[in-house]
Amino acid sequence: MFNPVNSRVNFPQLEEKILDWWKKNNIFQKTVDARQGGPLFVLFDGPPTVNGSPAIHHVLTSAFKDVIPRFKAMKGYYTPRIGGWDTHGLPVELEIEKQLGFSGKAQIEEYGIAKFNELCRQSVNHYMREFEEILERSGYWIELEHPYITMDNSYIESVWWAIKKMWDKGLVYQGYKVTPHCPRCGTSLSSHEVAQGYQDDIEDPSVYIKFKVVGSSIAGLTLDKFAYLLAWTTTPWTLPGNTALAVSPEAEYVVVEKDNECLIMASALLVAAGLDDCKILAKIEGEVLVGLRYEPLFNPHSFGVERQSFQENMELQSQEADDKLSYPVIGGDFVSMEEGTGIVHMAPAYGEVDFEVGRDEDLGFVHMVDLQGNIIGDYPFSGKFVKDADKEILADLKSRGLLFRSETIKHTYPFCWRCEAPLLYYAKQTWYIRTTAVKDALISGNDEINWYPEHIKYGRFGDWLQNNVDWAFSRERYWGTPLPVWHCESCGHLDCVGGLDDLKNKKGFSGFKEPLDLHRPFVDELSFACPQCGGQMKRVPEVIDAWYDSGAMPVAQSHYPFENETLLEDGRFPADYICEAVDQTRGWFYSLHAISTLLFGRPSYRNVICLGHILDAKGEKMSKRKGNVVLPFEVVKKYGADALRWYLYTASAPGNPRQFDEKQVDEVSRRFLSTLWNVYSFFVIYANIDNYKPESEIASTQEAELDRWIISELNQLITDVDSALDSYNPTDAGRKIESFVDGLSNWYVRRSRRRFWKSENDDDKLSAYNTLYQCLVTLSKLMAPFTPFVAEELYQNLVRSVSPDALESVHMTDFPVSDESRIDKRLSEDSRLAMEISSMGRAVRSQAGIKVRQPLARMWVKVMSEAEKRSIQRMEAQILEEVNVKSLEFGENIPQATGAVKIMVELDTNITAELEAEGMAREIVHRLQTMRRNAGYDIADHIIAYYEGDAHFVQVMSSFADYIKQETLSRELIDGVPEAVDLKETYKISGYSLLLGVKKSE
RNA sequence: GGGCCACUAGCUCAGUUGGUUAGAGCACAGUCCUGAUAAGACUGGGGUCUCUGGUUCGAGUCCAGAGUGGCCCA
Repeated sequence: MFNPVNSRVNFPQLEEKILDWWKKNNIFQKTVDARQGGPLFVLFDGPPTVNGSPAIHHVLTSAFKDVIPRFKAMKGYYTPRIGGWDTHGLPVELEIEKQLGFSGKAQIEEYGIAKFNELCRQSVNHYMREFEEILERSGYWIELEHPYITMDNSYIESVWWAIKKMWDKGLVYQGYKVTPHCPRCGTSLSSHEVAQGYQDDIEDPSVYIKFKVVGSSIAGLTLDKFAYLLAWTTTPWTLPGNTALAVSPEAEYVVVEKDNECLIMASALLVAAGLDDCKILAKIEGEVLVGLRYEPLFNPHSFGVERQSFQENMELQSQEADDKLSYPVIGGDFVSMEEGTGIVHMAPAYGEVDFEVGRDEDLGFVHMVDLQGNIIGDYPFSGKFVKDADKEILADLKSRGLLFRSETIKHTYPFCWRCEAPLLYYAKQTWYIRTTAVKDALISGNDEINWYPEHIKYGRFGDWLQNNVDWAFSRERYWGTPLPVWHCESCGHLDCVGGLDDLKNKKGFSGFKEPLDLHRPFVDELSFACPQCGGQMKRVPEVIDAWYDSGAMPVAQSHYPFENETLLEDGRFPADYICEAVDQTRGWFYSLHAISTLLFGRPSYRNVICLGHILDAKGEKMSKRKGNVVLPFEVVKKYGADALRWYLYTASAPGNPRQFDEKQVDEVSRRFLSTLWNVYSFFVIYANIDNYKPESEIASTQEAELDRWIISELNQLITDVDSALDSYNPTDAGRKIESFVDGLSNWYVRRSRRRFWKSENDDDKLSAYNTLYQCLVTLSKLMAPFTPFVAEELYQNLVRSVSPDALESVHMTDFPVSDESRIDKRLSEDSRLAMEISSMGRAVRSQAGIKVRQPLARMWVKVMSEAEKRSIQRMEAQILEEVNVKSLEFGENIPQATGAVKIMVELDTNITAELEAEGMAREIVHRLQTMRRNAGYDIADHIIAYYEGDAHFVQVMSSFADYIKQETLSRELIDGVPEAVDLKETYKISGYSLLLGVKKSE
């Protein structure tokens, strides 16, 4: 006996039950262990940053991460899967700052780094538990009891080892980088934060500045007056940092005369600058201006500020004082002819483009602003905040006749989203990893990776690699892996530490404090003796980019090389499979690829599914601010994890962005899971009535055509699903399963219903049971990687409840193997044709207004070929039943078929008295069946049926007595309805009236 | 400003190497069927396949450009 199945199933409840059972019986571990010795299949689990509650996209990625290893496990692969948590980084810090009401680093340091970092630790621990809960509940099988955690000492030690390896290869260096900097918070902001803080209509200065040309000729044109290059800026405070002017080489420039001076600017912008009425002395190409030199507005050496020059490795070196200093005019394709003068003021310390150009063109580098945004040196305006210095700088220039025009402009400008201070683009010293040294290896390594969808490979990811720049990987923050670089306070010697023993063995090491914590501020207290001068080595203040943490997981999750020394040889590296959303091309996909290429010279993963983002139902990005965030727990509680997973797999291609609407999840549940469940419950109800035993075998020759058809479809399905999953395409696999289930329910079961319903237990019935049983058991296995809960439920009841020796869980079974000899393409085609003909027959009935219950004498079919005719003849029995006609004829002379180019169907709509009576009998059966159900009888209960009515009915009742009795499980049909029946009902059918009564028979 | 992706029915999506009249599910209306089915069948309404050019005997499909949306970078 199978356990009885309720056709009204509550999926979420069912899942909770199975979840408990899995946990209690340690099923996940067993499915992994059972495959020990099989070929290894490695998933690297990209660690989510646990800086907030899990969202629906975390379920999306985990669903796609989960399905592949589950499939591989069933294919015999050994698939241990370690989960991980990304615990460091600015997002975590920001969460705590918000809690504490802080607005910057000064407050954190005042509060105490130790206490602050402790709060960060507590916060990620809290969110980690939330993540565990939702991932487990959604059926994601991953080792979460011993996950890798980026803040663990052992993890940090491996990261240190990885940095030290690069250090030893000369790949780590210090250089400058321009970042959006908040002068009040004293920190750089990420681009994401900057994007949040743009404000429109900000009033700023709009000034035209004169830069005096050195020499008295331009392109052969001799000048008898002073000449000035006219440049435009909205940030006067950057002018003391100016070290070059840029022009567009292809554009036309003019020399004009104004107030007995020569001014140079782009001709296209003369009108905007108000110089269109001046006399034009010469027209020249921008190219000609390149190489010209001009006097600095403020010679840094006169104001106690350093002038530096770019060195290789992006280092800077001080330059000697020069009171005859001049700066060059350079050419650049970034020079705009839309605004300004066509001559762009360059301050390499204060702009990203300026900085890059400065490096490439070997410009001077003058930095005259400190981290608080105050001007340093001995300028008249030193000590002022930059925005306040603007006016004084302009006044100074005006007094020297160098200010041509001064106005204001309204434009968009970024502000700090927390404290609303204007952001400054500002060059800061940063630690770099020289990824450009392995650029070729990064690109060729990518050739070996399979990307799904494919366009990412040489599109977004490939482009990113082509444009590779060195990785700025240090952060001046607190909660992160400390950069393992120590420097000597006396002589400046630098040393990188590659592990705890490395540190312990340093001469003069100050010793660890217990309990060991490798975070700031504790790690900052560790010191040792300088091997060069004997001075004290202290750690530099930076922590590292959290992307480095997660990118180092292939080694750090195993505490390599301190443990698991064989990691690189034993098949655990590289990974066979990773899966994340598309934003990770510049994130984890890159950091993983870069680190393994830098360390080992090869990629760390072979196959990637790159998912699109989840948007809300209207196609808008989900954000807390908009309040359109979908909480995964609520969806799972309402519809179940299987329904959600199935929706995620099948609704759209994995790489596409998807609009999430929970109505779609509901639809999946009703349309697909419920349909499957109903087939299953149908099977169990009848199998129990007939005491069906799955082990009873029957030779395939005795199978009905219908059985051979669905078995053929089933084997085709196995082939399709296997190959789709093998090529990392769960979406196609799922859609195939969907259409199979549709056919199973709406053709196989519908057509087979009477075979299960009939009272004798013959071979045909047994064959039907065997067939449906095989379909359901196979489906449970095919679906196990996708919908692990409902698959388990089916398997437990269909297999385990009758054969307790069977494997404990569906997830331990082998993935079905297709028996290709059972695939019958001909039969499949013929059946499809039968469905089509039946459908056309029903359409004709519908047009003629004759219901299906009314039998008809004949149908005619006009076919296009002999082959079609044979196919239909083969399927005749099924078509006759489905259309409810007595015979099928092939006719050339179908009344409406003249000139038709496809199959035509016509019906003989003449209803004879016999046919009418037979229809009436079916009508009565239908009413009695409905009454049985309303009376609450069990399907197998026998009844006594009573009737009273017009003579026509009495006649039908007696002519079709056997048929009616058999269909309604009536022991007797009795004329006359007594008082004591369970249910009675009056009907009017085709104008005749009838009273029916039913009573249970003991 | 640059790159990638998408755009097909009210909604969610199919649509193979270019080939008859562009499909499915949901939703809507009507009819029917039903002792597995909160299901199903049939019919109907609903489409300038985002737009404009081009290649071709033939374009939803290939090419170019534009538009809208999403993502990434600047």
